[in-house]
Amino acid sequence: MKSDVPLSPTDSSDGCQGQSKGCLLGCMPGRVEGSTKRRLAANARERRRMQGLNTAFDSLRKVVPQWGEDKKLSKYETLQMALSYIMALNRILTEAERYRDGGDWSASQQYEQLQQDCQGYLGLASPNDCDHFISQTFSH
DNA sequence: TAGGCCATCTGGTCCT
DNA sequence: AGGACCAGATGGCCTA
Repeated sequence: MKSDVPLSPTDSSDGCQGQSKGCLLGCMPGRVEGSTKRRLAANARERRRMQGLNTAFDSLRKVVPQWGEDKKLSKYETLQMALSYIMALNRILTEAERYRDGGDWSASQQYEQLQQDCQGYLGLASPNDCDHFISQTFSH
């Protein structure tokens, strides 16, 4: 992972990545100094913006179910999982209200419904995965 | 070593 | 004019 953030105009990664990129510093001394400063400031803002975005992704990862603690979800996987998770929770709420209004709903029925939601929305094959999902859901 | 994922730079566009 | 947002390009790191 590339974590070394260029901090100053003298840094080697100041925008001179490869010859095809515009080399803002040193190529046209003097005349472009103003625009160079603006570009570097824009780069810094963009870095901060992306860091904010990544912080938001980390927050999302914390509330989204994840099987196996070993591998961190990618951004794409995090979004897909969040979508499935929200849909599953929405389904659970809808079903719970329906059963509540229609009479009694035993604990075993609730659990079966949860397992069906798991398999349907999250594409899980194994009941163990469903149990894991359910325990995570109610731990939040 | 190829492919996936990511951070960063950059230029364009839109908005205030 | 300057900031926010976006998408493309690029290169580094990691894993199968």
